[in-house]
Amino acid sequence: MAITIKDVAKAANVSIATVSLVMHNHRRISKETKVKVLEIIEQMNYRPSRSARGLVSRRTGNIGFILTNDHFLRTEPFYTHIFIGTEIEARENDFYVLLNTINSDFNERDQLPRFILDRNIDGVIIAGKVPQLLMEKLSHYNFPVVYIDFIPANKNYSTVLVDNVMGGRLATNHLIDLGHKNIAFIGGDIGHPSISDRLTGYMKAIESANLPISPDLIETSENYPARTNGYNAARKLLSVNKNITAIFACNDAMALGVIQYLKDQGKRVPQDVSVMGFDDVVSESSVDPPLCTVRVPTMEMGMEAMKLISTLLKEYEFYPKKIMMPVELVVRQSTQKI
Amino acid sequence: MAITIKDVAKAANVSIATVSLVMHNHRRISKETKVKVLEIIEQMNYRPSRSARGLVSRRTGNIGFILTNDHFLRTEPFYTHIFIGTEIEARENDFYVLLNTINSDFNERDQLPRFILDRNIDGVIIAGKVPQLLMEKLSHYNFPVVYIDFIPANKNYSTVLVDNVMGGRLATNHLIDLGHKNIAFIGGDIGHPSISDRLTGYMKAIESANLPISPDLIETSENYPARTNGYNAARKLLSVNKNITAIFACNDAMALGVIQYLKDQGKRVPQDVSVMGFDDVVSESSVDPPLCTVRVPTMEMGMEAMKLISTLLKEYEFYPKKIMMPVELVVRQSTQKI
DNA sequence: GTGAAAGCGCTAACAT
DNA sequence: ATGTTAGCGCTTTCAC
Repeated sequence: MAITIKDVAKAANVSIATVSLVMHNHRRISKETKVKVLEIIEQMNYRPSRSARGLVSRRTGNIGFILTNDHFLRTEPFYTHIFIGTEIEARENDFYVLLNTINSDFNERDQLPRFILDRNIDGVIIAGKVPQLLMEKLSHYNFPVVYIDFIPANKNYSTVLVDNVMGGRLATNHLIDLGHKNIAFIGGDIGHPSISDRLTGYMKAIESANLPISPDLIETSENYPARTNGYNAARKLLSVNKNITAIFACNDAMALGVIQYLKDQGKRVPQDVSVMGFDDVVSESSVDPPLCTVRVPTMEMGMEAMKLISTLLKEYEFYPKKIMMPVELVVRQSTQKI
Repeated sequence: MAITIKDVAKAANVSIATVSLVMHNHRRISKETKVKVLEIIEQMNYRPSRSARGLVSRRTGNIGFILTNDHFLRTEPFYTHIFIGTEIEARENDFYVLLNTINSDFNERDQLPRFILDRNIDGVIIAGKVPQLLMEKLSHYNFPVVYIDFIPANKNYSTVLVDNVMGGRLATNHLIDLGHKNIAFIGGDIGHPSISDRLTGYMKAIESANLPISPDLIETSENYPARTNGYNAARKLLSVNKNITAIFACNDAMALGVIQYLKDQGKRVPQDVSVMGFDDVVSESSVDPPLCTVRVPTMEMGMEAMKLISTLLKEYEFYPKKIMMPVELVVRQSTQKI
């Protein structure tokens, strides 16, 4: 049998009300009793029951985390890191995180995540792109929602975003600084804001350096930014334009495909062509050469989202906030001076 | 304000006790009232409060899931799949899963997972190898524990295991069936039961086929089964033994390293050397050629573990059970007839 | 500054 | 077969 507030009260010779007030740091409690009670709590290793608390406070102390299953299960640990970030921050705020994946083709017949129906959460964090329908259904419930790496159509939400434009600039400027003039951009799923922002960053950097923005340097016809698509994009691009000395791929997966294609063509990376990725989700040892990329602070994004929702919940601040997370250039051996 | 049992009782013109009994499928309830009450529950979309239930039943309805952070964060989604499996099965059993990663060097100063200290779970699932100390500390609490893919020193636990010996046989027999005579085994961290079992399966298959078991066909000196170690192991092996026509790596990561080494040596896979992996965690498109391997039913393992713990909890069956999960040969293009 | 007591939503023993 | 009620552990109002 676990220790209850009664046991603590008895041991401390006070009422259970006093114990409760001490735990909530109430100011009307004298210093002495406070110290005494806290000591006993520590000593008896007392932990309040979440069920009892939840019952009276109408709070579960849980936060729901929703993403699509293909996001969660994809090889690169992008969303896994975000999830861990929420978990770590949850510890500080005394929340628990419940994860629920949904189908990426979420439709009318699909149930909302169980924790919504059960009302077993106080708020929701949604990571990555999710179907419009989910958001609509969700809006019938009154839970605060924070989005990560996704801008919902209805902008009236708090979000944690990546500064993709800045990342695109950083990557491109790095190649420019290395002396490259013919710098290509390879993208997939260019309709996705994150990807098009990276292209924007690329273009801004190219313009700032007074280099030409040429259509035969930009290949964005692939519909998904995966490895094989990177391979194909590189083939399309390089069979047309022979002058390219540097390629900025919109993410690491595509960059791997690009490197593969170059190798298959007998070209050396970075001696013949420099290659940059984006996201920093490829472990250093798994590519040769180690991939130069832009780091996205995934874990920190999860943490920020949890902080946000925690504030929303504790301070009843329901107006939306946007947090833009900075990115960072990670120089590795897949790029070099021309 | 959410619907409560009172609202349902009032609407159905019965007492709250009756509603409760209906929900628990008690036999002393007449068919008519049962139907009526269920209808109203459906209609009002009533969901019982977990907090209230938990308070009286002394059950939280949560299951804790523990693994080390390097397991969770590693690139291959092995443990991610297992986790999802527990989540999916949890839905059937009306549990929620709380994830908590721990440091792989968990020591005296580290806290146990928060859900243990908080007593916010009814049972624990542990996946993969965890430090001995964690298990010891955990044993002071009276939670039922189920292990996945790990055999704790104290065998008195329920576990869900992979039939690695069978997998080793399947892989090796596949190569034998293709006509190979000089089949090598590459392993890392050979002290780990999963890995040594795969070697055992290899040896059994080789013996059964009346082929010789030769030390210059077996390379297990690497201390970790990762890609670069596979590369190195292949180098050691092939620089000594030139006759090898097939290599069975103890997992997919090492197999990737092996393929890399062979390519770097100008050998073709599978024309010159056939390569097999184990685990099936490498997405088909990310290797050339697609890797022939042994599939481990990761998601199903998570599901089985959750079923196990659910049974433990609901039927008070506390004697340990072992579940051995079958594996499956996955033929792809990295192997061929000699 | 501290205590008594009501009540959160539910289960289960007991009453009818 | 159904209803009444005590009580699970806690927060919070109100009294002292």
